[in-house]
Amino acid sequence: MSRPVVTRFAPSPTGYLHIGGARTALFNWYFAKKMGGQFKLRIEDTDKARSTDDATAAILKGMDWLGLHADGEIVYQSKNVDAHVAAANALLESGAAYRCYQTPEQVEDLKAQARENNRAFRSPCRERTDQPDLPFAVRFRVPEGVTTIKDHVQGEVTWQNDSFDDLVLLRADGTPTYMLAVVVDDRDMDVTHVIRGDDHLINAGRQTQLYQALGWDVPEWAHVPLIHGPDGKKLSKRHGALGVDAYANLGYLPSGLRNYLVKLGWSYGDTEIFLDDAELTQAFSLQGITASAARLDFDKMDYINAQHMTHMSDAALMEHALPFLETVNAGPIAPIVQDRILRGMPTLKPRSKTLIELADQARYLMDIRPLDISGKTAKPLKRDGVIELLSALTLALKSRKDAPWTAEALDTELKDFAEQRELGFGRIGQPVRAALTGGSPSPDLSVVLALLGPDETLGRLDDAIAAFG
RNA sequence: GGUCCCUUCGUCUAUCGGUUAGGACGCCAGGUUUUCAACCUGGAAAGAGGGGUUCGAUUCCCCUAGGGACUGCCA
Repeated sequence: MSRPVVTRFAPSPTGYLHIGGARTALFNWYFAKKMGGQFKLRIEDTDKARSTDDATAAILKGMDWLGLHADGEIVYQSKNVDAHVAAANALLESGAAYRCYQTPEQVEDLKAQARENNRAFRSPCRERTDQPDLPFAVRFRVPEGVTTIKDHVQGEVTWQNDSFDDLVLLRADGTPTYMLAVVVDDRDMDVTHVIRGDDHLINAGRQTQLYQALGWDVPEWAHVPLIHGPDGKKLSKRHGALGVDAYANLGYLPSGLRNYLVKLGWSYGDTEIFLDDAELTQAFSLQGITASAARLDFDKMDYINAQHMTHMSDAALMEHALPFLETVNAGPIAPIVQDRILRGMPTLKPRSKTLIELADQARYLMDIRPLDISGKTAKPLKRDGVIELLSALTLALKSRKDAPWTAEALDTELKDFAEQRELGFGRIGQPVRAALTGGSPSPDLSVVLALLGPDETLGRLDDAIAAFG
């Protein structure tokens, strides 16, 4: 019986959770869920100089927003130093590692020489048997031969071992390096599948040698390509290498971003949209991951997000949208207005790809009387005879104020009004729209009337008549 | 420089030796139309280049070109 699947996401806390890291985490998460296994989180904080608590908090917050919850305790690499040192000592004992007394300056020279000759670095201390009372680093003794890994994305990859430097396992100050620490920690955490960026592909070779020297089972590998910016270049802050919090602020839904991100570099036939996360989980596989790098495409991200918005319940969407609505409204939103927006969701949804756009589309529902109607918007109200028409319409609407104020009934009302006067609907529709929305985008007129309700509608109409009469 | 990875429409991708090379976003045209969208219909658009292997290559192999990663007592 094989062990239960355990995957892990192992960021170093030197910044926020960026979009590429988020996708890697997503792959780990979906795979673990698909396999009925566990998804663990490890903070690689062994670089004391660059690691910060703020960064750890930002990463955790980002994952939480995305809906990626780790199983079990969060592992902090720095707390596992004893195990790292023990592994290094075991390696020293077995002869798989050695004490290197070269100073960093000497090493630098030797590496330059080695590179000149296209050879890997080997310390002169490799064969040394004495143990002088000098500072030393523990180095791995790269074995002879070749190293081959089987990668779920990249296939079989083989290196000549003499292309690998003898790398440091324990620094002169006794602290472990990354290469040792990952191997020990992954083993401690029972990680079965290492799914990470393909910038680690070569490290998989090095780590395989370490696993073998330690006599441990080598985990399964899956090295996923990095994401590029829309221009094909490496991601930079200018074009997309933002933290997931930035995407949250841009008005993307967590489920929308998840759907887009997982579809970037992973495919499942022709299926693009996964509204149901359970379905996505079921479909996910390592085999579906593409070997080539993918570019970020904000148009498609918008499209997928729009799909998720349309299919989300009005109430849930309202919750996500509230902060954005408050921004547009420049303050808290009155309950009666919130109710308008909630009822208006079905018409707001198809008009927006992000929550920012949605809030913008709801502007006409939040406006406070009297509306500011000027410039191009005011034009239809200035035409001859329009105010008389508007007055007549307002009167007609007032007389049926207590009849059902529904879009259907109002639509008939409006159409009849235009027909009786033998007017094209545009003649009456344009000024009414201007009076009711102040030029903000809005759905069908009858819907606008219905959402605004009789009091607000009649009030705005009266305002316009007063202003332009 | 060395080692390794990658290369199908503008973009994300399907194809696992035989297809009119399919889908999606975007784009263009038309429809709908009371603003803005949405929606419907149609369209343009791809196998980096060169060699092989094969009856037959987008698919397998090699070379070249381009892109990327690594080459730290960072992770």
